[in-house]
Amino acid sequence: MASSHCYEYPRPALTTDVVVFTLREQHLQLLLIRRANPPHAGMWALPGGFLDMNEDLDRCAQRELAEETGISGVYLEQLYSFGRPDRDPRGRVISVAYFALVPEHRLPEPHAASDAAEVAWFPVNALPPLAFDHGDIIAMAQQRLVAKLAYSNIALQFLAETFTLGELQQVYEIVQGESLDKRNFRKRILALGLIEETGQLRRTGRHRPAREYRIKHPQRMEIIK
Amino acid sequence: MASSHCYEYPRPALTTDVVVFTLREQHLQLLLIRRANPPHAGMWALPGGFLDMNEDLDRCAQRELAEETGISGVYLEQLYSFGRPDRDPRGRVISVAYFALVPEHRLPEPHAASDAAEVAWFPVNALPPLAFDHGDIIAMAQQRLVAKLAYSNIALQFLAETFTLGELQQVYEIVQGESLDKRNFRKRILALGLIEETGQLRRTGRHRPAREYRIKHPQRMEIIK
DNA sequence: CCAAAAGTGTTCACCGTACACCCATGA
DNA sequence: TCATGGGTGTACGGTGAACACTTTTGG
Repeated sequence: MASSHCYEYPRPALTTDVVVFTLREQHLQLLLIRRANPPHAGMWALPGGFLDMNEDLDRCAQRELAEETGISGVYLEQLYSFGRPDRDPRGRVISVAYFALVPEHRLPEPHAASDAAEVAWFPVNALPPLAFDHGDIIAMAQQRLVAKLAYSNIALQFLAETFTLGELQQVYEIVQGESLDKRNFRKRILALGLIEETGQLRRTGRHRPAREYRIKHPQRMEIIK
Repeated sequence: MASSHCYEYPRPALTTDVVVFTLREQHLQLLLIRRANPPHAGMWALPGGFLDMNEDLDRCAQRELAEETGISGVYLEQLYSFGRPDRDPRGRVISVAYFALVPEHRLPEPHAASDAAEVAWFPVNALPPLAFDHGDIIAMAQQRLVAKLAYSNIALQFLAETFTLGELQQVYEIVQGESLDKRNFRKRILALGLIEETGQLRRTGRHRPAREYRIKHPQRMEIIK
């Protein structure tokens, strides 16, 4: 550990950047912001910004997310720190990357955002050219999301407080990019014992209504296996 | 994303800290350094130090590890970034934490280090009081190590280029803290097809010699499952 | 010949997977 | 009545876990 003259060292700038995932229109999508200023003016980039001197890293990511997109109170997890010396042409900038999962019903004014032509949702498989190393950050975030879906219950973060098994299955199918057997899926999910019926039915159109479920113990949104 | 006047923002100091694990004397141990200067003078802390302005984060962790402990060329992986505003009494310091795995045969002069009374190995279950939030960092590192042992082949990072199945089994037993069935272990490991016999035998004392193994494809030290 | 680690197979329980039909509803 | 998604059970194969004895060596 270095001695106490640490303040003599030159310091990098520090930002947080957030990969915000949601499920829209049957696709895994993420939120990007079009840069108004150089460098990379006009290109798309992740929401994020500089750390305030008195805020925690998590708090910074939360704040930037709220300021730039209006989203708050969602699942947020630190992903990785990116620090290639040449990743920002302005100089040395370290980015602590996060990813967030937003349920579709909590998206902020989706059409207004599109109209403004400054904030937009993109399917992960059809991204525009990206500023900085944000493509790398997104790739790692998607990889982590897919991995965690298999051994945790974060899938529920894409849904409202009550949901149907069909909705939950769709989350898995869209994120993993493959269709699943309905009977096996239901058996597996219910065997975990993490969710229970609310007793209500959900009318989803002109078809048979589906049972509503909720999380049994909202406090511990932990690892499944 | 913020505009180009980022240099007006105040900046935190940035360090890397490294949790160096090894297996010694049948225990999972890690390397600590006794702090000579305030804050926390006399307490034990992780090796680490400040980022140079032109080096990558990974490179910084490598360099600090080599400078402070003489260890190089070992497995090193970014763990998490710690940034609580009050984690360092000197001011705002963000630490990008790493963990390293060192095979016992590559430990640097173990007795000299102990003699110097400044660098020492401690069993993870018998740690001294720690400076800063290094206890939190270590806890997360150990958790990650145990998790990765189950779904990756990092266990091999604790061993030399050639090894016996008994040695490999010991790695799992020590890190996981439980004894394993020999037949099931060997069946499972060999079924992965990642290692092969060298054809040599290893004489380990006055007992039956064990077969030596090596990694089949050193290039891809990847995920098992 | 004795102590100590190396090496070897089989059985069983459980879990993930494959697979097809009826039900309830609104139009 | 029909189109659409909701809801259900069984059979099979593979995998992980339990379990004990023989082999080889040095002292």
